[in-house]
Amino acid sequence: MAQNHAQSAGAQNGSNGNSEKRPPGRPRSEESRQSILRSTLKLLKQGGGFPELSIEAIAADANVGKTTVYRWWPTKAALVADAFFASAEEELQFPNTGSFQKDMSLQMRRVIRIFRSERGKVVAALLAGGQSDSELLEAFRERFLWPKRRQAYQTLHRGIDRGELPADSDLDLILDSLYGPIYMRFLIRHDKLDESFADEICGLVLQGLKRREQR
Amino acid sequence: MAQNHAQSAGAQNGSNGNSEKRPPGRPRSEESRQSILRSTLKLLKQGGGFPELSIEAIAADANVGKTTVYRWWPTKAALVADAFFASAEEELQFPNTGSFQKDMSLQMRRVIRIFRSERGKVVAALLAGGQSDSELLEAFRERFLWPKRRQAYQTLHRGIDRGELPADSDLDLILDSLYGPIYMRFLIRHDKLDESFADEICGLVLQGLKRREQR
Amino acid sequence: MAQNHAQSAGAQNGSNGNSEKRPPGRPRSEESRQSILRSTLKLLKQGGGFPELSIEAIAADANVGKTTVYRWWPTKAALVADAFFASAEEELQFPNTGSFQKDMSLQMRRVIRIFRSERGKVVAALLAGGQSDSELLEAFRERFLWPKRRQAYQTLHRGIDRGELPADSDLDLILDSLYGPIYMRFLIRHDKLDESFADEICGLVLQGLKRREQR
Amino acid sequence: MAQNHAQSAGAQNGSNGNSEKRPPGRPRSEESRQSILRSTLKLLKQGGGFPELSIEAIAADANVGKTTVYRWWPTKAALVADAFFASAEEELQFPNTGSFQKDMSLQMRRVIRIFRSERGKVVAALLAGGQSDSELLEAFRERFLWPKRRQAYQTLHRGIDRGELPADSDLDLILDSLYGPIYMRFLIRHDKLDESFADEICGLVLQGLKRREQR
DNA sequence: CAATAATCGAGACGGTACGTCACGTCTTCTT
DNA sequence: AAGAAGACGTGACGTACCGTCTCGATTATTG
Repeated sequence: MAQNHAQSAGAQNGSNGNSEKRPPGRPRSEESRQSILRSTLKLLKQGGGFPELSIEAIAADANVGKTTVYRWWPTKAALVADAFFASAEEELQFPNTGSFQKDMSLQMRRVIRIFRSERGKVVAALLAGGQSDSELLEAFRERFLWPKRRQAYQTLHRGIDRGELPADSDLDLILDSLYGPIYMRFLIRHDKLDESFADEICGLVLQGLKRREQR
Repeated sequence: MAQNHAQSAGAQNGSNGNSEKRPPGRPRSEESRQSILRSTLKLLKQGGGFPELSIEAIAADANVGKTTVYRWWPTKAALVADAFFASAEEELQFPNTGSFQKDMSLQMRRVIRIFRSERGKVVAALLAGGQSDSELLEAFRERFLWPKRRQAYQTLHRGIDRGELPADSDLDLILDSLYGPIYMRFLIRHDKLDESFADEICGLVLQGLKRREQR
Repeated sequence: MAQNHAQSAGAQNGSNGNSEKRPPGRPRSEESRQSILRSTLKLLKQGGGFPELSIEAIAADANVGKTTVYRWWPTKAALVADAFFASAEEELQFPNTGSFQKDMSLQMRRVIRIFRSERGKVVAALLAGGQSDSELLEAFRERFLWPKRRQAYQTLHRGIDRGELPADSDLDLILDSLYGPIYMRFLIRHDKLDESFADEICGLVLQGLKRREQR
Repeated sequence: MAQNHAQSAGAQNGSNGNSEKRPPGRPRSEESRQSILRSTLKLLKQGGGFPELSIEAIAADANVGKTTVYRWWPTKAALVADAFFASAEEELQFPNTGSFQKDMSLQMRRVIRIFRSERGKVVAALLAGGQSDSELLEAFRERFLWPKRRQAYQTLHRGIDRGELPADSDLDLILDSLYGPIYMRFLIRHDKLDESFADEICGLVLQGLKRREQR
C-alpha cells in the first residue's frame, strides 16, 4: 500500500531511543526523499494533471536517479499520495465552538479553501488517478478521508450530547450530505465553489435535522 | 469542442432529399464511426480507466486505421465523450408521479443504477479524465449534467407549484445536496452506494425543506 | 538471421517492372535505413568497440527514432553486420595472374590492408561480438567468409589445373593455414601485421606444397 | 595492469616469515578473493560471454559485496584475466620427444583440447573483450601467449640443433602459421576443430620446411 | 586492553542505456 | 476524399548494471 513506503522513514526510530537495530547497508537518503516529494508537488501544481506528470520529470527536477524513485514508490500514484499527505497531515483540524453546526461549517470552509488553492489540483489528481487505481483511492480514504471523518464523528457526537441532533442520526449519511455537494462542485465545476457554500449546505441539511429534533 | 465532431455524420442527409450539397470524394464511413465508438466503450468497460485507454487499441479493436480516429476526433477525451453520450442520450428521463420527492428519488435511483453498472466505469473515466482536460469536463456538463438538470428544474418547479417547496428555494443548492452525496460515494467509494441511498438522502434533505415549509 | 533484414529493401522490386504488389502502408524509409547504417559505421570507427556502441547513440546520430532501429534490426549485432557488409560487399575480388601463389598473395595483401584500415575495427567488433552471439558469427561467415572462400577455391583449382598444386590438396586446410596467421595477428596483436606478411606466409606454406609436387 | 592486482595477495607472506611488515587493519580475505575468481569462471562458462558477464552477478554469486570486487580489480577485464590465468598457469607444458614436429603437434593438440573444453569459452571471452580493451589483450599476451611461446622457441631451437629446421628460420612466422589456423577455426567456427587438425597443420607447414632442408 | 585502521557484507545513491509502448503525423495504395 | 495499413520521430516507461558512497560489524596491529 501507498502509505507504507515513505512516511516511515523519518519516524522509524521514534519508539525508543538508541537500541534500535538499523538494517545493514547505506541508509536511505532523507534528503532525496524530501526532494522527490517536493518536486512531485511542484510539478503537479505547475503542469496539467496526474497523467501529464512523469516520473522522469520528477527525478530530473529533484536531482535524483529514476531508480531512487522506483525503489521507494511502486507507482506514480503512491508517490503523489505520499507527496500530498506529507504536506497536509495535520491541517484540517475540527474546531470546537460549542455549536456542532458552527464546527462543521468552519471545517467545511477550510476544506473548500484547500480545494480552491493550488493544493486542490493535487486532490483532483489523486481522485482522478484513483478512478483507475484502487490503491490510490484507498490511500486517499485511509490517510485523508477517514482521519478527518473520525474527528467529524466526535463533533457530531458532541451535537448529540448537547441535544442538537437526534441520537439515532445516521452520521455517515449526514457527513456525505454535507461534503458530497462540495466534492461534486469541486470535481464537476458546474457551479461556483466558495466558502459561503459551506454555510448554505449546513443551512439546508442541518437546519432540517435540528427542526426535527425541536419538535 | 468534443460534441461537434461525430454526431452530425449520421444525420447530415436527413433533413431534405436533394438540395444538400455533398462534398466530392468518398463519404465518411458510418460503419467505421460506430465501430470506433463501440470499441471505445468496450475497452473502457474492460480495461483500467481513461489513461489506460489507448487510441492505438481502439483502432485495432475496431479494425480501423488510426488516421480515421484522428480525422474525426481531436483528442481521446472527445472520443470517449462521444462514445458515452451516444449510448446514453435518452435515458434518465424524470418521472412525474405527483410528488416531487418521489420523482427525485426515482430518478436518483436510476442514476445510482447506472453508476453501479458497467457504464459507471465510463462515467468515472470521464470525470477522471476531465480533471486534467477541461474540454472533457465541459462536455460532461453540457451533454449530460445540464440536460438532466433542466429536467430537474421542472420537477422542482412542479413541487413549488404544488406547495411542496418554498418558492424562494435555491434549486442548484438543493440539487447539489441531493446528487453530491451520490457522486461522492461513487467516486471515493468509502461507503456502499445502493439505490436505497437515494431515499435516505431525500429523506434527510427534502424532509427538512418540507418541514420548514409546513411551519 | 541478420542479413534478412535490411538488405532486401533496395532490391525488392527488382524482379519485374511494375506489376509488383507493394504491401499496404507507408513504405520503409530508404533514407533512414542508410542514415542508420552510416552512423553505425561512423560510431564504430570512432568509439571503443562493439560493447561501447549504443543503439541510443546510433539513433541520435542518424536523426532517427530508436524504434526505427529496433523495427528493422533485432539486435545491435545484426545492425553492425549489415552496416559492415553493406559497405564491403564487392571488394576483395581475387585476381587472376596466371600464378595461384601470386593470386593468393595479392588477395591476402588486400585483406591485411582492410584489417589495418578503419574498417578493421568493424571486423574486430564483429568477431568479438560473435563470440557471445552465434547469429552474428554466422552472418560473418555467410556474408563475408564463404563468398570470399568460394572465390579462393576457384583460384586454387586453377593452380591444380596448371599443375602448381597436388590434385588431392585439402583446400580448407590450405586456406586456413594462409589466413589463420593473418587473423591471429589481427586479433591478438602480438606481432606486426603488414602486407609483406602475406608473402611470408605464402612462402612458407605454399612453397612446401610446390616442392612436394615437383619431386 | 591487470595482473598486478590479485596474484600478490596469496603470496605476500610466503617469501619469508617475519621480517615482512604487515600493514595494520583487517587483512584481505583470501576466501573472498578465491570465491570471486571461482564465480567469475563459473558465470563465464555458463552465460553468454564477456559483455553479458556483470560484476553485480559475480558479487552476488560469490556472496561478496560489490565493493570488495572493485577494491581489488579495476575493471571487469582485469578480473576475468586473473580468473582465467589463475586457473591455467601451469598447464600446457611442451613435451620433449626428440622430434620437434612431434613436440609441436602434441602441444597444439593440448591447446585444441583446451579450446574445445569449457575453458575455451573463457579464452573466447578474453579475446573478444580484448578487442575493445587493450589492457585485457595485453594481459592475454603477457600471461598466456608469451610464456608458451618462449617454450615453443626452445622446442624449435632443439629442432634447429638437431638439423630438423634451417638455422635461419623465422620462428614467429612458423609459430603463427602453426597456431593461426587453430585460433581462426576457434574464433570463426567455420570448420571443425578437433585434435587431428594439429597433425594436418604440422604436416602442411613443417613438412615443407623439412623438405627445403633436405635438399 | 583500548585505540586505530583497513576490510568485510550490505545496499542506497546518481547515472546511462536498455527494449517497449503509445503518441500524433506521414505516406502509400485502394475504394 | 476517405479508408486501412503501417512506418516515422518523439518521449516516457520500468529495469538492469554501472561505479561510488555510506553504514555497522569484523579483524588485525599498535600504543
